[in-house]
Amino acid sequence: MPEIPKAYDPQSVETKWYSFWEENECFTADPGRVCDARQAYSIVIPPPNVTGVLHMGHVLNNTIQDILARKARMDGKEVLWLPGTDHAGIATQNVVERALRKEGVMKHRDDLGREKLLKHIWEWKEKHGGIIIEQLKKLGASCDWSRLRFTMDKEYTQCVQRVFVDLYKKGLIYRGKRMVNWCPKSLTALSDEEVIMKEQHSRLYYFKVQVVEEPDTWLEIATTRPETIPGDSGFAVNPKDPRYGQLVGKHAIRPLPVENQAHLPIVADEHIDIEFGTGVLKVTPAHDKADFDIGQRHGLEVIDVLEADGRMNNLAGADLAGKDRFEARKEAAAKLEELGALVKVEDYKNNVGFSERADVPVEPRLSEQWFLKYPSQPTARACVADGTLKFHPVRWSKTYDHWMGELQDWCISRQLWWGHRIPVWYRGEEVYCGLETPEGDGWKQDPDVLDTWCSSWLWPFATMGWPKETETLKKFYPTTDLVTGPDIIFFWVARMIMAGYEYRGDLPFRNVYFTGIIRDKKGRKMSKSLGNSPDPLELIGRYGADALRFGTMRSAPLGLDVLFDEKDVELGRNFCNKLWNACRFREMQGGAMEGEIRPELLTSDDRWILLRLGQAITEVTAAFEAYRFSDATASLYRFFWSEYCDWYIESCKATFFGDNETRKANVLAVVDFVMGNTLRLFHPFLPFITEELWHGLGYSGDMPEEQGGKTIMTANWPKVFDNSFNELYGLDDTVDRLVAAKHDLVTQGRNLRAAYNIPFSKKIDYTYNPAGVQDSHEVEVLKVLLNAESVSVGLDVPKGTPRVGSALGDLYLPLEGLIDFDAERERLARELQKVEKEIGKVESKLSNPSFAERAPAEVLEEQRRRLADWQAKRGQINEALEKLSA
RNA sequence: GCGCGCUUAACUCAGUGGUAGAGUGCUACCUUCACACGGUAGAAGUCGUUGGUUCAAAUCCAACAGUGCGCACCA
Repeated sequence: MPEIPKAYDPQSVETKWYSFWEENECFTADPGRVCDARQAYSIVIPPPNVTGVLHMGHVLNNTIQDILARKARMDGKEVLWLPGTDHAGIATQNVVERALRKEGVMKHRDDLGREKLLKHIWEWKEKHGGIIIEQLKKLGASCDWSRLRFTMDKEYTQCVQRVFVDLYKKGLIYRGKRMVNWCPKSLTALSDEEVIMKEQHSRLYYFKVQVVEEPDTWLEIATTRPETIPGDSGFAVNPKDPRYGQLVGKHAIRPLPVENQAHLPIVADEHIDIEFGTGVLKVTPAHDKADFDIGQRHGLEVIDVLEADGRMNNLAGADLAGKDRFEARKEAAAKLEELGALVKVEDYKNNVGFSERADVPVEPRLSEQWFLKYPSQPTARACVADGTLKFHPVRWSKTYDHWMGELQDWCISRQLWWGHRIPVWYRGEEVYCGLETPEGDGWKQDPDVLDTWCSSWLWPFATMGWPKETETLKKFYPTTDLVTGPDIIFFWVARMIMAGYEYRGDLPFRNVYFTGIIRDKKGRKMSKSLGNSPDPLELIGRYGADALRFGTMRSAPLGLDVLFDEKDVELGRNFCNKLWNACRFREMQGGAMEGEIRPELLTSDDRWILLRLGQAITEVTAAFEAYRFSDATASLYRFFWSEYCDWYIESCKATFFGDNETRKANVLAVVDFVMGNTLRLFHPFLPFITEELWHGLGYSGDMPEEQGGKTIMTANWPKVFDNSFNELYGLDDTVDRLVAAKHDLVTQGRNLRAAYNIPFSKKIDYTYNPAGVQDSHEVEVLKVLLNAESVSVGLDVPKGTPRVGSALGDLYLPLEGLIDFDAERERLARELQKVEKEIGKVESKLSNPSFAERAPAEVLEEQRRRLADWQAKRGQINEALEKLSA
């Protein structure tokens, strides 16, 4: 017996084959090989954060991409899976700044200055930037690593600048003083997409202000932010509000700051909701977007009372100056109370925008920023609506369309140092936008950098050598599939589509597969603080990469979130082990590999497993076309475990342990044919173990070099069987029915054993009465499947011997005079009950006249046949019961 | 408020009009010569609720309930 370990050990196998693939350049894409017969297939990786580490989201996402890439190679395509990393502006700068503070290198970035901090970040990137790439390799990712890109590579940076200059010249990028979302923690502007609305338990403060012209009249106002009162520059009411109409044009006294109780105009504005609060709004143009607009309409002053970091400034008055905005809120309320202006305070639920990254409330803030008017919006919107670019699942198209319909200009400048610096220089009133530093003295470059997404939206073509018309770009753009999460549909996907049309005149990808979000088994999002996020590398260490991949894909249905449970990975490992052992069993039988199958020697089980293989090929291929990966794994699992291992291998033992050498050779040929195809079907999901077994079983031996000879990666994807194949091997429904009847009989026979408490280890004798003429081999198979000492053919059994039956024949379990008549009667009575119930159901259906009248003929026929089957069964049971009591 | 999902066995999910399924878990038995990361057998579901369409509904339609997500937002 060959020395094959009983359990599959993934570690050494995975290392060995990954090196082999890399050394043999199996992942390298060559545009020169692309032609009509060998079409291009391409994916660009959603670039992970360069300082990041692999998490379960990456595992899901990249496993899917790898599966697609490997399947495409087996389909004979020239595959480019283009990898890279993202500089992730805020996140990376935060990480490095925190580390530098911890090391005592600096307290604040100003201590170092721009150049020195950037040097540190680059050092950090050089040191840690490769980690996630190495981790992807552990997962088995078949990226073309020779094309690894980074969003801050020199060439990539030039692309970003070129696009900026172009859009600036087209008038689509402009600079302006606007209300933006300001993050007081990161000290930068954010785009609307980076603000997350969260429901808060706040307070609604009611306070009153005195009308200057009518000192007896007080207006009551409700606000959630009393600390901004010093920034108020007016009061607004709805012009249709009868309560306040006569006050419009008059003034009221702003209570805070106490040292500057200004008289503010009362204005009328349609925007005011009569129903809400008291119907009077305090207008704070510097700290609220809607208020800013009202202020603009009525010429109200803009009074900024906040510092960039969220502390109050001197304009807020002596009582509040220097205090943080939340502390100032309490302080302002206290002041109002002191003044006797506070009427009441109510608990109040409202939504507040939070910075996605820093998780603090954003501050609407007036500042000078760069904005982008999206290009190619109509085409980008239409291509998804008309299905030129397909979303999977399709329902995301609606979300996309909705967002594309209400595009707001994109705030693209960030007050950070890590990123692409805005290619604009100033000298006095002069502004220069260009790729190179302008000639002459005194130019100062804009200090801001661009939003990271403002570089990654160029990813699909900027990674392929654009703006040069490279061969790669010509052959691999547009890409075929994009795999990403729906959480970045606006951030990234939508913007790439617009950039694609604007700069390539074509869509960037033909299909977008949206993964679900990985959650823990309780349905909670994975997060560091919850500690519910497993380390994929540790899982790979314990179970193997194939196990992790298979387990993840099996539990990730299209369009639904994935509830991750380590049990799934365990299941993956068990599956690999089963595969390993099935091949080990094959090895133990010896014999030549890949012999020709002789149709005339096929057993019914051989034909059946070929049929089931054909079915599996059909199902898995169809699942791929529909991007239904969990369906594919389910089909593979069922076919391999429940059909091939549970039934076929077991039935083969009748041949392998027998002495018909000719038949044995033929069964081995069938086994090799089935396993050769099975390994190929499994390869995209389980790249490592399939490669190991492909070589171990010698299947690579007589394949052409480029079609599986060197590696299973390039073996042909199994073809769905055609008619001539089915005819040659006699694969038709009768085989399926016969073997189903066999399995049914065997299950019932085993059940008899269990019903009479006979342990499986005890060999017993069955008597079999076939329903027609059958190959004697079938009896041998029954013997093996029933784990019987013997199966004798005939009818010679004592009265009352327990019997079961199927279309194949009847099976008796003689109990050597120890028949327990009562037990058998009870068992049959239970059976009878079940059968009667089914008969009742079918009869009531058939006896319904409108059913007979309106149901299609084949349905009617089927029900009649079912009734006959059940009735026959009832007859048999009754007969047996009669014999028992006779 | 608007939009999009989801609700089927204890759990995770398949199931687009005609016999309710899988995996895990559970129960019992079994270290049998590929595999205990295994085998055999078994128990387990008024398919969220109500109504409608139909000979026939888990499946189609409507309403409701629960749950999750996205967008918008009244200070």
